[in-house]
Amino acid sequence: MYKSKTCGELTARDVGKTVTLAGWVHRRRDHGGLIFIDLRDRFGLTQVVFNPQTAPDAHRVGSDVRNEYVIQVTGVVEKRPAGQENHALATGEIDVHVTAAQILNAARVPPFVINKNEDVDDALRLTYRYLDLRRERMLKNLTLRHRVVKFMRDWLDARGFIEIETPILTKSTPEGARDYLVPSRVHPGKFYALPQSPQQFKQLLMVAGYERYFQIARCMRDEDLRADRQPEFTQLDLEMAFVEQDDVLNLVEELFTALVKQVAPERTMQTPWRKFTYDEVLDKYGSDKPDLRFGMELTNVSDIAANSQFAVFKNALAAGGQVKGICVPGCADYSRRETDELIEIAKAKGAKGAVTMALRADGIHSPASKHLTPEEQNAYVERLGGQVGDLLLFVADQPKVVGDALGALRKELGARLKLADPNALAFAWVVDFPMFEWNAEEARWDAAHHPFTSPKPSDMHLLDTDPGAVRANSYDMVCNGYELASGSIRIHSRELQAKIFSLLNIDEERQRARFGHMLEAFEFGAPPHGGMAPGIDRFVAILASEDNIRDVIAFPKNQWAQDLMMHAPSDVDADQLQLLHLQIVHPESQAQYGLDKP
RNA sequence: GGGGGCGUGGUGUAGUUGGCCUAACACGCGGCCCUGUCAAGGCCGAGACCGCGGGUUCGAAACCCGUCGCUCCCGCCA
Repeated sequence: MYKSKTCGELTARDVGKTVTLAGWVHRRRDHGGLIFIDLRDRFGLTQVVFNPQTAPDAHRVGSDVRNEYVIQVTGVVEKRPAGQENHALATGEIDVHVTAAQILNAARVPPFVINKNEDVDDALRLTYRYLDLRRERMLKNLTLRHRVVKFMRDWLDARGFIEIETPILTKSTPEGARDYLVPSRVHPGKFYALPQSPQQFKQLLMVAGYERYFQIARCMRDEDLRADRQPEFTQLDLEMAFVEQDDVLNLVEELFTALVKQVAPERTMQTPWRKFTYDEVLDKYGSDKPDLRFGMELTNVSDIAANSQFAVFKNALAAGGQVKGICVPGCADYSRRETDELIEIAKAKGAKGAVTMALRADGIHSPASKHLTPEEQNAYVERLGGQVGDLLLFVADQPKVVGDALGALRKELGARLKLADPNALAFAWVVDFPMFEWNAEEARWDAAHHPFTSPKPSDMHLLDTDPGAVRANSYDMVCNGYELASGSIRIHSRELQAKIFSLLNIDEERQRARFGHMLEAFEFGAPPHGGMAPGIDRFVAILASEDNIRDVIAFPKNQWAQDLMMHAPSDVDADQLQLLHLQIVHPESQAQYGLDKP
């Protein structure tokens, strides 16, 4: 070993000991005589002192080193002179008086500052990720991530779950997200796919009788990136047999409640978690993953507007629509430009506009005032609980448009006005999702969650008559405006599964080709089962107060799915392609082959 | 595929109603001084044709057009 102690463990109890430390030069303070170096390793910082009088050779080494040099020092732990302690440092009571030192490796001047947590261009951070990872921020985040995963493993293990790995090379399922494909060398023209999730495998493990399975599972989806979406990400994938919806929910709620108490005890959390139906959250928040750290709920005023002479409201209601509003605290003095901006947000979500009502000390100011009676205006104010100083926003349209528009405004204004307590974790369940969504483009029903989700028994009779009204045994876990997990109770009957496939427009032949193994498995004694899959990257990002999941992933991709450090994706040799029976047709030359651009 | 934001020494920013910019500040970097600092201090110094290309103008970091890169969002994410 190059070291006898780490840089994070020496205290006053170690005074007098001779120790050897090794690490990186975090910071160097050269007094001409004495040199102080904060030596860094993963475990902390220790101040080492070079004295030219007592150890001239070592002092010469101390003079030569620069930031980020890797050095090894041997010396004696001494108590710092009274008043010279550094209370910001765990090892601040002592320092190590160096008797011998050597440079293990020199370092170029780094492209950005390692010893400070200052914002650096993301592309530069990703290009030199191994340097970025040296910084305290990333070390903290990855350590937190480790603790989260460790807790999950231990907690589930203690409850009889076992962790089982499932294949990374598997089969393409064209439903859902785009697959990452891997060409087969042995089978010309055939491809594996990387898993979008271990969904089918975990269900088959239930058929196999494992009853309680989990996996820290990597999932890959070839879709465009966002701050909370990477092409590969990690889920706590879990599945249980002989359970109903509440069994899964209770278990996961217990797990996360205990987890937060353990790894982030300073965060506040409301327990038990709130529970909404899908219809309720859309009605109240205009989103299926609302940030519940603040109110500003969507309030229906259709009944008041029913008697209105205001054409915007009247026409929307006549067309079967609704009128809803939100009360934005303290924004009555918004300028025309600011309210126009808000109206643009509503328009971007398909609304024709938004009606503003500013509640100022001298009365109500609204572009719609001349169309509204004072009684009507007062009724709106009262319904929304508006106070002087508030700004009311109304949208009149079909329910989906109203929800989308006001939901977007609520989200934007919540962020702008900093309404959310950054220390709070507002967990909630959303249940009773619809089973199907109408795909207008393809003129068919799509699975809202996935095709293995079971319908609610109470809605089973609607499958043939009104698929759009069927609710599923599926549920989401949301937190602070993020969807943290989805899950469902699965289908375990062959007949029902085949029926759902058919409703999803998958004919019998394709059922056999794509999902024959699932249907067959259900013929061999499949138990009732269900589960869910919380996203670990998103959860850790929330705990770490990071806006982008990149900051809780060691080696993430940039927005164009590139690894700027490894330079992936990259060209491959012609031989490699030949071996895989592949030929590349670049987009610019597709036209000459008579192919459409993708 | 579409929309917004950003791009100025190694890093982070200022400058952006065209002229005082021969581009400022902090950190970092190099040298010298300095024996208790810990964001050490003091002095000196190097380092940027302002992402790139074109244009407007007597004059462009700034305005216009194009382009590239990064980023956020919409679409997409069973």
